[in-house]
Amino acid sequence: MVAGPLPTRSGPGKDRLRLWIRLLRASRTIETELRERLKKEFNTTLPRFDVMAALYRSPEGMLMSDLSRFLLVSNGNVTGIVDRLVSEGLVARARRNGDRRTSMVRLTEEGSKTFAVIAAAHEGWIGELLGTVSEDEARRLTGMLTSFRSNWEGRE
Amino acid sequence: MVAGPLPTRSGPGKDRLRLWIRLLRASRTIETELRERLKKEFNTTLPRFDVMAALYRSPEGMLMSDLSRFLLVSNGNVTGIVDRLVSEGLVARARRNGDRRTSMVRLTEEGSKTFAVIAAAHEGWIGELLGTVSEDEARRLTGMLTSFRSNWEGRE
DNA sequence: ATATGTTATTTCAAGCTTAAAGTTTCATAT
DNA sequence: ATATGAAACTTTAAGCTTGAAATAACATAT
Repeated sequence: MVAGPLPTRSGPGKDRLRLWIRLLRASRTIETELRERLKKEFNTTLPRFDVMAALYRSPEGMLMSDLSRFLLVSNGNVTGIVDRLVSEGLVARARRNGDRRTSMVRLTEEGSKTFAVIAAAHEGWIGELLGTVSEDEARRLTGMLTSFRSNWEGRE
Repeated sequence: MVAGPLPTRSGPGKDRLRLWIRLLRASRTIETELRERLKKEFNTTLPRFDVMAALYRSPEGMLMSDLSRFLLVSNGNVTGIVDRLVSEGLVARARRNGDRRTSMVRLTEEGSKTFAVIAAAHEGWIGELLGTVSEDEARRLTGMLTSFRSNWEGRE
């Protein structure tokens, strides 16, 4: 789903529109490839990988709302993905003493081991898929996107 | 769904991994905003907008497989979205004389008018959302992403 | 203590998405 | 003409995604 209207027209907003379309097509292309490999090699999905990646960074655990905010997806969405990870034994919900509305979500021992393996492959894939971008260019691109991001956060 | 594992680690693939995470976060952020506005202002969705945008570029119509290839999504996916657009009167399937397996999909008169209005708003939104990226920077970023894209297409 | 509002999470309905299987039509070789 | 395979599309099952409604627990003001 990456069309963008009238990319060949000219006008004031032309360059930004074109940038948006490229951005979207690039990320969709890579995402599709990653999804296929995760499925084929590890029988998992991109959303599950993303949740595990977030939890791997926080051994102490994360609240559902932390996950949702960090991953830029809705609350209800995270519930379903975590449910499936729990049923696979990769993630656990731990009730907290203080606030009984919340629960700390964290990787299980098995989840942590499993993720480490997948993450190593994932990093290799990214290196391969973005191989045509030089490391230097990657840094410059990242810089531009980062400044966009921080400006964005300032406004919203 | 935009985590990315261990973005703070260092190593050979570090810069490309970081780039990928930024790319994904940027496109998800913009996508979310566009989706909300399309829903609120025009009561439509991003996938429907994308299909209409593709058809708007081809007044003669497109095959389902053209749409699917152009939008980088699966065949079955397009079927459902076009079904809904047809039921809304914005798109029509026209049986062809030659090949009875295929049908040309095109915007109806109403679909074309409707899209023109939405597309104008959409272009304004992009200009606003990417407002912090200068036109010059936008061109450079686009160039880098384009070269990635064409290299990619060479391999797959 | 009780009411009122807020926060964290889940549930729900609708729609999007994919991969795989199924259908129909076309193309080609015998 | 008939079989065999390929192509275009749809259907299906499972999972992802959102926004909105529902639930439960907490916080605050009376």
